[in-house]
Amino acid sequence: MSSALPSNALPERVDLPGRRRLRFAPSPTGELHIGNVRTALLSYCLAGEDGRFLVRIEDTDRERYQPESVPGYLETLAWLGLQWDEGPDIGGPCAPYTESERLPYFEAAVERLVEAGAAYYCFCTRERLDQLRAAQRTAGLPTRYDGHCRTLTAAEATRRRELGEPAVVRLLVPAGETRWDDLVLGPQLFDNETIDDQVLLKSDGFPTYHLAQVVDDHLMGITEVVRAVEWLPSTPKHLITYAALGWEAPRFAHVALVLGQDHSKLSKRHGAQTVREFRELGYLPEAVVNFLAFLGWSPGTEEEIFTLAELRRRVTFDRLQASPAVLDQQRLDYLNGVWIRKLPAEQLALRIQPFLPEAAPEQLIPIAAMVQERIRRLDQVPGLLAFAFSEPEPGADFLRGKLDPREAAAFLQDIPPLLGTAPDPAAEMMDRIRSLAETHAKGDRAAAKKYIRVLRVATTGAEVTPPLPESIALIGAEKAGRRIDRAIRVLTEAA
RNA sequence: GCCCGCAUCGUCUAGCGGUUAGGACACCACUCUUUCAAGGUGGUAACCGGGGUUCGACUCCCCGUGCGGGUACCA
Repeated sequence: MSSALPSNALPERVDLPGRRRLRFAPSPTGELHIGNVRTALLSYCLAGEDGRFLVRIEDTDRERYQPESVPGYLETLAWLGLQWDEGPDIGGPCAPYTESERLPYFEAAVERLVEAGAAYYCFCTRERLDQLRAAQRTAGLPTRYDGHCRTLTAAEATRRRELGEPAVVRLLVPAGETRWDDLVLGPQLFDNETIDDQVLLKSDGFPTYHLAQVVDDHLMGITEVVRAVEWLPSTPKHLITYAALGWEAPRFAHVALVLGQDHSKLSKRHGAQTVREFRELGYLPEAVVNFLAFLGWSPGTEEEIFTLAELRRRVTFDRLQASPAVLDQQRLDYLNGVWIRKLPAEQLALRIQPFLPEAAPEQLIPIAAMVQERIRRLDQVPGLLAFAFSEPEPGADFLRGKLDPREAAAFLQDIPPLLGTAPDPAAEMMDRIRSLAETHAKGDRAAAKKYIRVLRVATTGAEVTPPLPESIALIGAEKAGRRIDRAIRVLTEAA
């Protein structure tokens, strides 16, 4: 509770920048999930170019709190390009942006609610609550607090608190019904009978997110709250709290969940799920953003490749989808390939570097050029280029393929003179190799391919590689020559 | 149990009463080609079921079913 904020003061909300103000309020309990990031992306986009996107840290659960996850969250958002206008690191007109530093606001709000009779102290024990719920369940009733402490007098509550009895503060849900027009789901109606007297302030003095979200969203001037449907049932509680505090509620947009391939909620067994994992697999932020945007949104046209900036201009509430989406990694792979091919070679080289630390700096741009249209993920680069960074030793049978070993060796004998002629354009080198192969194949073009294959295997040890001239250039003419010599030796011995 | 949400090809989606139900991924052919890719061409593939409403339902309403979420002093 170390805070510079004045105690028990609930400030008036001031004029805040931005036509729209949307926030992303993650709870620091580990790593950002792909689903979390999608709502962050949506919020960022929906704020629009003339709006503000803020990040707030919802660290009200002291048991699950992992302080070291905050820098990771910010780094992830930055990696994706979701630049925030206000946040815990950069501050802003509503600082602080970390809820644990805003306790006085929540205390003040609670005081106001209790005084207004909209909330009350509750001393019920865990055991009593458990029994209550079990009984309600067997009776076929909604499980909810029975209002046992609702009738406590203020004096009684104060006395028990002063005696040190643990207490929480609960929202007093009035009779009636609660409705709102959801920006994604349309008109919503909840019978207040089914809404629980939610705990707003825990016995440790921290607010639950129900209180924290309401107070902070109001104080921070949030205009639209974008969150996953898992929050839908708690929205009435929030609306009741806003009303009790005399505040106008923001508009709500509940977006559908992202599901795993088996249609269940995304979890560990679905493979990659945190943004860090996708990043380590070699996905580009451009592709992740593009992909995520289409989980629950579409432009209504047949366009499908969008930059983040374009998305920010195009994404609107009325085109958000209400049905859940299954994460299809094959489609992500495809989009990633598209984005890899869009990158200038120098840019791609920079992105490849971490995946290929053994490459010399001057090799990276040629490498980028030769892998650009053959990879869908950056982590495929080392495999594709293994021949350049290790010494392959193909055996005679593999080398000769369907050729007579003597004929294969004879063809390879004629290659070295072609290698020294660099810096030839790749196309010219390939022309010479091809015509040489055709000569050995006596004009049979199909047979010529078998000779070219021998050269490929001899120099790279693999049947599938990037184009030969580029591959040989990467290996280096000298080293390629040695590999050819070795292959000739192996083939001759086998003959 | 109780409350709530969703429902078009395998997947992401377009559609907002009258369409040969469109696109993309994946898949299959063919093509291009030094291998692999990338590219090009073509193809297979969908309105969950039943009732209404309507001259006419993928589109609107109801029921069912399925899937999902919530039901905490977690978010």
